Amino acid sequence: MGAGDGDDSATASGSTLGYALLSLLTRGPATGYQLSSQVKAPLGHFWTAKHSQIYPELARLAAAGWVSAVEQAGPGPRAKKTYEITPDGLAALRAWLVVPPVAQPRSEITLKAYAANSGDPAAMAALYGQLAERAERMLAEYEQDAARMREAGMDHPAHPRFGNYAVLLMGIESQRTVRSWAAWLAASLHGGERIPYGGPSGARDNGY
Amino acid sequence: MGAGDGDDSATASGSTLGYALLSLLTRGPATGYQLSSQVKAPLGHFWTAKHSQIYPELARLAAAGWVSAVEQAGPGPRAKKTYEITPDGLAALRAWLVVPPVAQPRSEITLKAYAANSGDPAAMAALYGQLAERAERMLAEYEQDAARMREAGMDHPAHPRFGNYAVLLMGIESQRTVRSWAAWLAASLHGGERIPYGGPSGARDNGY
DNA sequence: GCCCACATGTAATCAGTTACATGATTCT
DNA sequence: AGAATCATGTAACTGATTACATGTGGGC
Repeated sequence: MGAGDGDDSATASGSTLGYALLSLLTRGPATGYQLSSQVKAPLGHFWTAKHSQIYPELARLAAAGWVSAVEQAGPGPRAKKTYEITPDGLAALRAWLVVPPVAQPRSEITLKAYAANSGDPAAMAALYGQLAERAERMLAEYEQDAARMREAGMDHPAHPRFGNYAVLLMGIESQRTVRSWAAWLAASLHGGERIPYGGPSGARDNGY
Repeated sequence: MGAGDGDDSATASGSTLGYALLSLLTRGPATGYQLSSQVKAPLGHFWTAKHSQIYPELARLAAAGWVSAVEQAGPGPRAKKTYEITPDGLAALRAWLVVPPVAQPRSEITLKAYAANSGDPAAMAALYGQLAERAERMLAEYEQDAARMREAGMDHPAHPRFGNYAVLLMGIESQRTVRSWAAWLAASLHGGERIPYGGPSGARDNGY
């Protein structure tokens, strides 16, 4: 089954990666190589893929008629292909968008916290201290990106890249959460005493 | 390869699922069936697995000497096995705990937000309104769980189930974030106008 | 000359889900 | 009598990562 067997008008429910690529292609035509770098920021904060997964998926999308490809003689042994979303692809994307997602997130840092008191308290405190610092750095970076986006008017829902801004806002909130939660956990494990969790708001005054 | 080839003292780096099961077994001995239900709350908010993945993984952990099994004649055609973590297993878990995690989260709701302005604004607003409501309900549930845990003293770092509390706190913060972000997105898409994001705390009015 | 960015693919493996398969005990 | 819970496994498939493979053009 899948694609390429002559029948392209079926229900053909694609993979999540396929829809992610279609979403990227609504920003304009791109090569597989460009998509694999565009999948870095801000989309990559919440969805990533390697080129080895992207190229076969683009071939499936093309076989389903959801993207069209034009070949140019590019560098290297093979032809460079620029992909564009088709009306069928856009329709499929629109149908997928309104299906409520059910997938549950997986978080390794939270999993490690579950086993926190099996580890050495000092080492665990150091680990979560580092994670809080990393979140702090990423937060600063994201805030700058967000400020640039607001200057470009991307915080308006009608802007064609409003989605970039929405994703970045989620990234900012997620990093804020990690920063305060990891700091609370580090302090708790370090002191060995009960510390009430204050939430991300208390740490919010070192703002922008 | 992996386990079962006679050599059990090697570095034998396990899978993330293996460490998740070891973490659960630090709470006490359990059968595969019990583990597959314990992997629901609170751990399941951030890590899940089906029984079809758990049983083979337990066999690998046993082959590596990280867990030991005792068989009792249980219901059904096969023997019921109760697993217990071994000193080797605990040492492996401790080593894994202090390795900084790098895996990036995948979030389908954020991915859909990236393509928000390819969808019908009213339908997208309705979707994110529903997601905000779901987050609200889960938040209320988690808050009750957290209150019960505090009554049981599980908010003290020395409590053997302090990890349960830490994971639940992260769950609460995550739901809070989703609630406010999804509500902001729904309102933005519905009104079609720029709305400053206020953040998850109601006590804040300094928009961007 | 060497490294990097551009550019595309395949093969092998690992992780995870869905479906198949069996059967005892307890509750309604 | 039927459904739910307890209990354990395998097979087929999909999703994702790591490693293999190739080759050009530009900057240092």
